[in-house]
Amino acid sequence: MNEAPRPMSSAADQWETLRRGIDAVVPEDEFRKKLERSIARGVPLRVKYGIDPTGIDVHLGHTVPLRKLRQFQDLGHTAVLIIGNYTALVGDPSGRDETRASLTEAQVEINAKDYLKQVGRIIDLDRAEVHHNGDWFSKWSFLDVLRLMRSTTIGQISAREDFAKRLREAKPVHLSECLYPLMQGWDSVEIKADVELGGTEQLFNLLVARDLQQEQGQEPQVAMTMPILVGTDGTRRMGKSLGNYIGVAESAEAQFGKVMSLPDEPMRPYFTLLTDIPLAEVDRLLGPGVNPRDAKEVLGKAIVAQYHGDGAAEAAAAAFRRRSEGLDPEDIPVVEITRDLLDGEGRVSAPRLIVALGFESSTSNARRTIEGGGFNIGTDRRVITDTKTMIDVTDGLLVRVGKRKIARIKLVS
RNA sequence: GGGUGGUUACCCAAGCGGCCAAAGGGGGCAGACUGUAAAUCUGCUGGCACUGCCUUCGCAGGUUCGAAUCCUGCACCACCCA
Repeated sequence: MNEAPRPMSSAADQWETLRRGIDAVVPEDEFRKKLERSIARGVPLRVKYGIDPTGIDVHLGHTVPLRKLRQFQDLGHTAVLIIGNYTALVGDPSGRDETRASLTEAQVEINAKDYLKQVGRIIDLDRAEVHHNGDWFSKWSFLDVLRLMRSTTIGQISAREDFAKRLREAKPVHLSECLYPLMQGWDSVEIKADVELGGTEQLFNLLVARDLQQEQGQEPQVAMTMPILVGTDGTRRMGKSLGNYIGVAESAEAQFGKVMSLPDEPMRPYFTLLTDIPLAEVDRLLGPGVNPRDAKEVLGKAIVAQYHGDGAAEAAAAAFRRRSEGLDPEDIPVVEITRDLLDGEGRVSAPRLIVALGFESSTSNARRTIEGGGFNIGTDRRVITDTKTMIDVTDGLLVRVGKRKIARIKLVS
């Protein structure tokens, strides 16, 4: 917290770093003025980023603004994280065409703790300010709420694309949701933000703060928006509910595999937004003469290394290569099978074995997998397609289900 | 307060007395193919002691030989009018 501020580089240099991957800075000239003044006076910018603890998985989509925040930190500015434990109770309607399920206070609190732990992988929390917006909102009286609401109109609020769309389609718009942008804006007043980061769809919310700050006699913040990261499907935004995300807490293998499964098109935004690889190098990697697969491997390693270190990233890449060559992984998990599962001759039916190994949730499922040719055993990979086959279970038997599930059996009594 | 529409499997969504374990799509799983766990194609996608049996269509009752489908009540969601 009290670390000596590192000497600041020039405004031009900082701008060069900060503009990478940026979607928009509104208004840009104000930002550059703030930056120059900050450096001239040696007063760090207060850079705000808010997260609502609505779920527990921080994914790469969230890391886009978080990484930007980290860049600000590394340039000597102050990161101010807002944990939106009160805004989460409302639910941010941004970019959604339906109301968010609202959460209970208790859930939100648990999520918030978990969030910070994950965010700490990107942000230097020791040098950051962390606030919960419940710190102020929980003390508010009804009159305070009224005062806040007076600062805008239905017309202004409903100008927002997502609200307008829902109104057009006769879908519900809750009054509480209209409060969301105001609450987020008020957070900026409370912490006297100079800059606020957010995704492009956040622009409306980020600008509401400017009005509120000016009403309170503060210099308005600048909105810096980051592009929305597409998910592993290559088309829709990365999101938990869409199941197309790469979580920062996931294993190195899982992260690497998911990066490799990306279509080719989103590689450039991934490089730009999620790595520090110089843009000239990115151009080379994505240019002619480089196999996109190899470029993707570089990308995967660069991303995984941030969360698991270089060693784990290399290992994940190697394991992936083995798998795509059809080889068994180096570490084959050993699964214990108790003898009483077997019949008098030491055998068990194929579907039951698969369930006992935990590879399928039901024997019906296991049957289907077997019938589809997804089950083979032994070093010779004997494929079994008859669900009635009795498997001779011996110690050390290799069992594979699909491409990714493999186990070496250990017989225990 | 009044009216209308809705609640179906992981999600969306069809079905409106038997041919329904329930169309179609998404997602997922498996197979083929491939630079890839991409794309494409194919199959599967409630459970089990699996040519059969059992449990599912908001909840609880009822009508019927037979209900996801009809009736009654309840709960929840939404829209419209006030």
